[in-house]
Amino acid sequence: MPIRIAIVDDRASNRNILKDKLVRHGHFKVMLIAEDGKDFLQKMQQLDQEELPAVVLMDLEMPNMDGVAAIAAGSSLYPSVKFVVLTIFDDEDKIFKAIKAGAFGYLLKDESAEDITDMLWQMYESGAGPISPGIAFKILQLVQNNNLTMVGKPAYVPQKSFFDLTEREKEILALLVQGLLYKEIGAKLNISTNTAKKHVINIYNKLHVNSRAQAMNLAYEKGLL
Amino acid sequence: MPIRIAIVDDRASNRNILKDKLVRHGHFKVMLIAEDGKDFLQKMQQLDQEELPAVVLMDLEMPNMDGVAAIAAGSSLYPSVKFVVLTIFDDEDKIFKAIKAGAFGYLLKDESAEDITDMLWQMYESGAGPISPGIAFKILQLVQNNNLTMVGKPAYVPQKSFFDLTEREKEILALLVQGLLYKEIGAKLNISTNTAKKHVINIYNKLHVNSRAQAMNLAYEKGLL
DNA sequence: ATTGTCCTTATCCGATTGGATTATAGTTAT
DNA sequence: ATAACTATAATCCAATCGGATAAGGACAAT
Repeated sequence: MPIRIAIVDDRASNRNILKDKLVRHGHFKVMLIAEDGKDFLQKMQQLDQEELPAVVLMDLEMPNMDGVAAIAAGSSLYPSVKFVVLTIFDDEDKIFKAIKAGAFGYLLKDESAEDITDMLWQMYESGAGPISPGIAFKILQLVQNNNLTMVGKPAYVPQKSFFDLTEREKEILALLVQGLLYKEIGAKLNISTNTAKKHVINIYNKLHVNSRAQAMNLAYEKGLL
Repeated sequence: MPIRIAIVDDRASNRNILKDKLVRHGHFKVMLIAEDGKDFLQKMQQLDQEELPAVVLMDLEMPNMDGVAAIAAGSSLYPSVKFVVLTIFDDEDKIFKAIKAGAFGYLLKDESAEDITDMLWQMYESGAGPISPGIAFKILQLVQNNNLTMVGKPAYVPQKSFFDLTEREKEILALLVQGLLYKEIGAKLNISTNTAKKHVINIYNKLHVNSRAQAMNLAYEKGLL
């Protein structure tokens, strides 16, 4: 049973080359070809249920209605259809918008035609959306650098889970980071200089660091305070 | 020039097989092997700057200190080192935590050894973190299903510095903040230890501070870097 | 009752830092 | 062209820091 495919791209040459590669592979059947988002949605309306494509390969920059808008509309109207972006653009903004619109995969056109058909086929076998390696890494960075909250999960509990400093040690770390001398830490907490120092050494051991500067780096970057 | 690699896994057989595959590939040099997070951080401390691994292959479930904690600590202490998860776990929670901790890539152990070495090599050539296809799709779903906010830089007008450090001084401040010794700063910039020190003293005078810790505070809080 | 953890104090020692000072060469400004 | 600034380099010295080690008391958990 071949995989039913739709192709949406404003450049005729792209459409033809891609269609060629897909049919040559043998496992794909191109059901629909459109040259922009509007065209795509109109042609989709004219299809019967069993003619609906399983996968839509969607370019992004197109006249009339661009790929993001088409995906947003299409993924609502046809929930069973997988929308896979196929474009030359790899900037974070477009990736993000396409995913949010409901993209199931994201492939780059500089991928070889063989790789593209392979990844589409693999998608069919594994059920996972096809994603070009470079794009995958950019998505990872999106997660890394942004405020993403795991639904249902308490979302990132750094100080408890990673390093278990005692309350006293956190207190001393806070002062240490402010640049106080052992002497000053002791004075502030009414303990001896030596005690303050002992705490600091213990903190270093727990954090696996061996200088104040490294401890400060961890404290700042992992929010230990 | 071979890629310097570290392996962290609690199972000896995993470590050995992986090391074998890597050295056989020819482009990798295994610098460090550890059996858990704690062991890893300790051994890292004993390495010189030029012995630091470029890539750390990190298992997730380990005794003493798990991979997420090790990545969290390690990515702060060694910003230049890339941490790549290599595990059998593919549940969203672990993926999410690992990425948030600073993972640069995420590979599954059911990948063939050839694929793993290939992806590592490709990482070296493209600069993008290696990610197993199935994992890439799950990350995409993370973005799709959660509240992610695109943060462009909040601009944060860089105050044109009340403290006008020279370019050289900013350069040295950056290294100073990373916790390098005068000796190491000198080596990195090809100047003498004494010169490095002299610059640091000048910086302190301009910032009106008199310790590394205080300078770090200013640097972090005023965004001098 | 005993183990374990945390907080406290202390000493010794080598390594590192911070301060003061001097000096030369290259660049920029006026 | 001359002054001012910057980057480079060195030495001396006192203070501080990091590491190892020891040990007593408080308190909780078993």
